[in-house]
Amino acid sequence: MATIEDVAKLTGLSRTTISRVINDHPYVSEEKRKLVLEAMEKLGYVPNSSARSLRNQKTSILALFIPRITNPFFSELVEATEIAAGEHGYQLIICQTRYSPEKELNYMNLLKTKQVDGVILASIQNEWKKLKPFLQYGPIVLCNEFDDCANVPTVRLDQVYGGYIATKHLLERGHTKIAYCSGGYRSNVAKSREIGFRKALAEYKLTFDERYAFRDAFHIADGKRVFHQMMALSEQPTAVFTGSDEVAAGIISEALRSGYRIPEDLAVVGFDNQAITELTNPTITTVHQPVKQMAQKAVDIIIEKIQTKKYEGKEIYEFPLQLIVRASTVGSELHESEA
Amino acid sequence: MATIEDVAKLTGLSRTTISRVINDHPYVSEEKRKLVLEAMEKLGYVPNSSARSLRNQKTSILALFIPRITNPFFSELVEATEIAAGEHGYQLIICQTRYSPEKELNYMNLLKTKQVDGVILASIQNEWKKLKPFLQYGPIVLCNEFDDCANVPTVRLDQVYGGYIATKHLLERGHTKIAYCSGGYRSNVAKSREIGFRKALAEYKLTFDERYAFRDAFHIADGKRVFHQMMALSEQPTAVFTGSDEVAAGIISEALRSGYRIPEDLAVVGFDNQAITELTNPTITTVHQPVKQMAQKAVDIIIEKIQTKKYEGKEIYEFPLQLIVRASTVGSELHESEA
DNA sequence: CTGTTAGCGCATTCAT
DNA sequence: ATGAATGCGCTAACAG
Repeated sequence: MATIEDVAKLTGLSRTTISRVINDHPYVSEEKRKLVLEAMEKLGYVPNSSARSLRNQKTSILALFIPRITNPFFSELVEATEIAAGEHGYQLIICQTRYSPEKELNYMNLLKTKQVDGVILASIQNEWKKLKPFLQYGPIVLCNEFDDCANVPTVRLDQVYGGYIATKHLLERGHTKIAYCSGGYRSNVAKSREIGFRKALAEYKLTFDERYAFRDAFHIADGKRVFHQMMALSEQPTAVFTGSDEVAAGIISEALRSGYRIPEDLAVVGFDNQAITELTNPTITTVHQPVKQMAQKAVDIIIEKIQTKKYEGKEIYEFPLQLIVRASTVGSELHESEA
Repeated sequence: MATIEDVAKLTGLSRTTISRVINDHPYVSEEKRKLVLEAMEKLGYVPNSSARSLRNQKTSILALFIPRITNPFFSELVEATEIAAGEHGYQLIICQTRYSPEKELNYMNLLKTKQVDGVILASIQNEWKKLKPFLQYGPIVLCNEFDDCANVPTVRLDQVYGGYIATKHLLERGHTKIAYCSGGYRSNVAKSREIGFRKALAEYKLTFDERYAFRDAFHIADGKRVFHQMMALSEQPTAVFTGSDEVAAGIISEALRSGYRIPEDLAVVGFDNQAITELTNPTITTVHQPVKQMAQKAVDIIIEKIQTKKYEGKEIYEFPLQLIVRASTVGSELHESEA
């Protein structure tokens, strides 16, 4: 493995000069620059990343924390984040916390040991006070998930509004018995949606009914289970708000299998606008989340923080959500997207 | 940021001794070991990763190459690989080639610059001769995708068998006009499945009909398009083999929308056994791929190669595939899994 | 069992 | 415009 020293010897120049051309410094004559470039090519020389990292105190690697990547929402987030990071010359390390506070804390050591230059948290498993101490080692940016206590940049979506427009849509279609279905008690994303859900109910003089609340639904199987739980109630809901398209799809699948009609017997609204919303029959009304924009912004910000070395300070960047009306709420009538 | 030197000073010991306790060396008295541990705790000391990487010529990072992570098959592969890597104390860098040979080659420099200890290729965008030179910098293991020319360990699935059993299933149900639908001309995975497909046809004295072949189907939208292309043929196929559940779902979705019955008018078999196969109506007959086992094996092998520093040499590890029969091929009759 | 010394590969003073 | 010297933080001979 050729080192900078080898290039220096071959060209008869000093390591300093080689380093200068590697880093595009000025004050290197065009003549010698060419000479060096040729020698590097000839030797197949490439700077050693570890050495540069040590010397520059910088790895050009970001860590992205997610619960699990097989959740399509997070897949999309990872895809967009990886691309955005790449555009800035950064690599991306994936950290699947699998909803475990311990795993999350453990991964945070990547920042402490300087294996990464910054951390993007797309989900949060610990109280902020447990995470905060790591701020002394590098920037942390919240993306998607958020925490009111956190004094760091936060890129998020207006989840209150998301819960609101989805619920209002159901209310406008005449539903009064609307079930609420979400994933994660700890998640502020879920809590915000519930606030929007309640706000919409309140506007229609309806109160939140705890019997209609299911806060442990993450996957398709959970949706299937929740469907049966709902139908076992004395007063069955006629509509259900869900926190993910997967859960919505699970509910719909099981409902159809049980002989229910969607949306006539049960209207369903999902969240995320995943590909499956156009595959199921009926297609699924959902809320679109601008994941790519969010990811791009989070990367831009964390790279700025890395450069300025100013890690603390709350900044909120919020992107809007959009209701996408499909057949799971409006049957065969004409349906259109609403803002 | 505390360094090893700080710990040495605080304890009055040498850096060597500190290093010894960090690395669990023998020959450190229990007394001093305690002393050091306390000092490290007090200073919040943690070894600097870059320095260790430089000194040890080892980063404890692996790179995983995939086309794009939003393909559920690759999401699952990433999930399993990240977990397996973590169990060995390795981090995982995601490299999305997006089907671009240039991007792939560019990411390969991670190996050359020693930013990663090894590369797992789950997809291949270049001829092996372009990739092979990187072997001098570290191990490359093929996982899922493969290349007959490649003289490196390969962990793969028996795709010929996969294509065979799926097709045979359709033949056994009386179909003779079976369309073939896959993604990727370059992919040996796709080519192998086609071999299996042809083999099954041959056993039934049928010949492969190029008019029924669609080799550019990756996503849901492609499935929708292919459905219409098939139905525009003078002699419409009565069954279709697809290379992914997403494509199968796209075909089914569009078929139902066009008033076709599945499987009566068109039997469809998918590939991957993704979650959507149980969501659509009808559910999708598919081929299960043991992704977790494959990922686990690939990680085990690459770590062994990193340790032994022997990178060249072909070794093939092959896992079996399994047909999962569902409603998209057998209608409402009793269906069961076959081996 | 412990310390001294050297060096991994690079970028940056500070000279000239 | 170029080079010599220094050190980023750590581990591994080699002594003792």
